[in-house]
Amino acid sequence: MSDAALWSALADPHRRAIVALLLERPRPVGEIVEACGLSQPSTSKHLKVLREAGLVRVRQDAQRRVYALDPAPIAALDAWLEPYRRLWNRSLDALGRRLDETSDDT
Amino acid sequence: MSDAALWSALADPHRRAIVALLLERPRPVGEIVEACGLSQPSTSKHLKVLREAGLVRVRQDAQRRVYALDPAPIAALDAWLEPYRRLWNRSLDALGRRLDETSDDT
DNA sequence: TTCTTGCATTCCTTGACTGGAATATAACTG
DNA sequence: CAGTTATATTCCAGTCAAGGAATGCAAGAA
Repeated sequence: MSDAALWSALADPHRRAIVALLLERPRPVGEIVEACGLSQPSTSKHLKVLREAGLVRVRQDAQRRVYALDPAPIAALDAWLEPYRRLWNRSLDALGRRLDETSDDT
Repeated sequence: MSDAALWSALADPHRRAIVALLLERPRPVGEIVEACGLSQPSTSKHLKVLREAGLVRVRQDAQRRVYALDPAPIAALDAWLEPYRRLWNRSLDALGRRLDETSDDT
């Protein structure tokens, strides 16, 4: 659940695809394998990385394992993003002011 | 500026540290080298990755190159995060409801 | 218990990334 | 122009992650 694990988990495009799949609804491994076009072992390894980063949780259903998103780490990302978002808003403000000034020329 | 470049640029902890440094203020390479404790070449390579991901911009000042954050890619990350943030809010709501119900027991 | 299904783990190979040392380059200085 | 400063690039290991094939393992079915 460390920050580093979170970032490196999401750095991989296949894992981001899995996360997006799980955003729609929880799914068993088989569905994920089919959807992302990787081999089953490879998919299982990605799921392990996501699990260890705290991004997904597993529930056992007979022989199947149903994976679901855990929303908590998202909050961590959001918190990381916060100061940058402030920077972004400031620059939007600056752009707005510049546009206002420019509009005086017309 | 692709999504993939953005994620893999931020996947590295040194690069996140550089980004955090530049959040405070723009800095020349020398300062960044000193602050993150890497060799100058290694730092320059990280800066190149950040540049190619669109996260930073360079301004030349005599022999120095002053790097600054470009706030635009932050918006992309924020957009990516949006649907997950909604999920997170839903789960907070659910938690709130459960706590409300539990409070009836007292 | 034996067979099958669904998933995890191990082994191995390959390709990508990282860091430092050495080197190149561009801009200022005298 | 020669020298110096600030940064980028190249070269070269060492490390690590990713993918497939083969294998292991647990849970149900017969």
